[in-house]
Amino acid sequence: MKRNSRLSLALHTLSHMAGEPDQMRTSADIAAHAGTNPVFVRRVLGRLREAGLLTSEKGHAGGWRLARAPHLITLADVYLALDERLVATPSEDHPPDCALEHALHRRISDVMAEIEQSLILRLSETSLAEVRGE
Amino acid sequence: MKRNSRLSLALHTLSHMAGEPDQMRTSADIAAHAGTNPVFVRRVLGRLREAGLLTSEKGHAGGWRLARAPHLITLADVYLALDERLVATPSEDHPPDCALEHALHRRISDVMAEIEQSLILRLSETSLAEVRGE
DNA sequence: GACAAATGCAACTGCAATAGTTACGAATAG
DNA sequence: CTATTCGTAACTATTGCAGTTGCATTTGTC
Repeated sequence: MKRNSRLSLALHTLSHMAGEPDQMRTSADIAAHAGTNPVFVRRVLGRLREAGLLTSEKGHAGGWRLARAPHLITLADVYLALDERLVATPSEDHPPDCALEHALHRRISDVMAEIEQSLILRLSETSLAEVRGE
Repeated sequence: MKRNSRLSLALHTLSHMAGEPDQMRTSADIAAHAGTNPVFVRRVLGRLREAGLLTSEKGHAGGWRLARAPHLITLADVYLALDERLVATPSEDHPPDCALEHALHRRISDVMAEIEQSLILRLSETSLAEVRGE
């Protein structure tokens, strides 16, 4: 896998789970289906669990399951749970010794924040159930 | 410098140039002001030249200058000249052996393309002259 | 209770992308 | 002719992401 694979993995996995919400899936199974490794799966799904989208159970017959009904989970929920931002805002590292640079940074940041919000709004219009064409 | 510094450097530099459009600047001067190195400056500004935003001259008294008036260069021009995308679209590497994954990818790609367009539209509303408060 | 199967987590490795560095050729003004 | 500047290639350093290994912990089954 390459880039932005956290979001890809998360969406892919949750979409499958939405098909049979009661089935328990192990990180090994999920990794095999997604072409990645179980540790990475646990790392990503762990974040979704913290966000309340999934539950996990340890031990024999343990695994992962949706925490709510598929139509109550939107793509925006998933996007926000992994707090990577697909809309990159250039970070200002050094103190803004240059006034022009500061003004620029503010303007760009404002635009990016606005764009990010419209992305989230757009993603929130689609639920996991809808992704499956249901 | 760290990330997305191509765009930061480009915008910062062009904004300064917009103040005195006739002044010739060397990559060394620009690098010193921006806290980076001359080679990186030439690499970035080279792309802006290819896009027709800048001109460069070699030799003694050479350097860089805007190719057109500041109010005729928008932030979108700069963004598009460096073809890095601030809006990341997850790339589908492996063949879509899974129909669900394919559908997901399409949906996300559509949304991201739409978001990218609105970003460009938004950036095109501001020119270099306007960034300077002119 | 012993064992197997699963998550949770930490440490390390490998790889790719980005920027910094060095070096040198080509063009140009003085 | 010389100094200055761009143009470019090659290498290095750093960083972030994912893969890998290893082990503790939990839990169901025998």
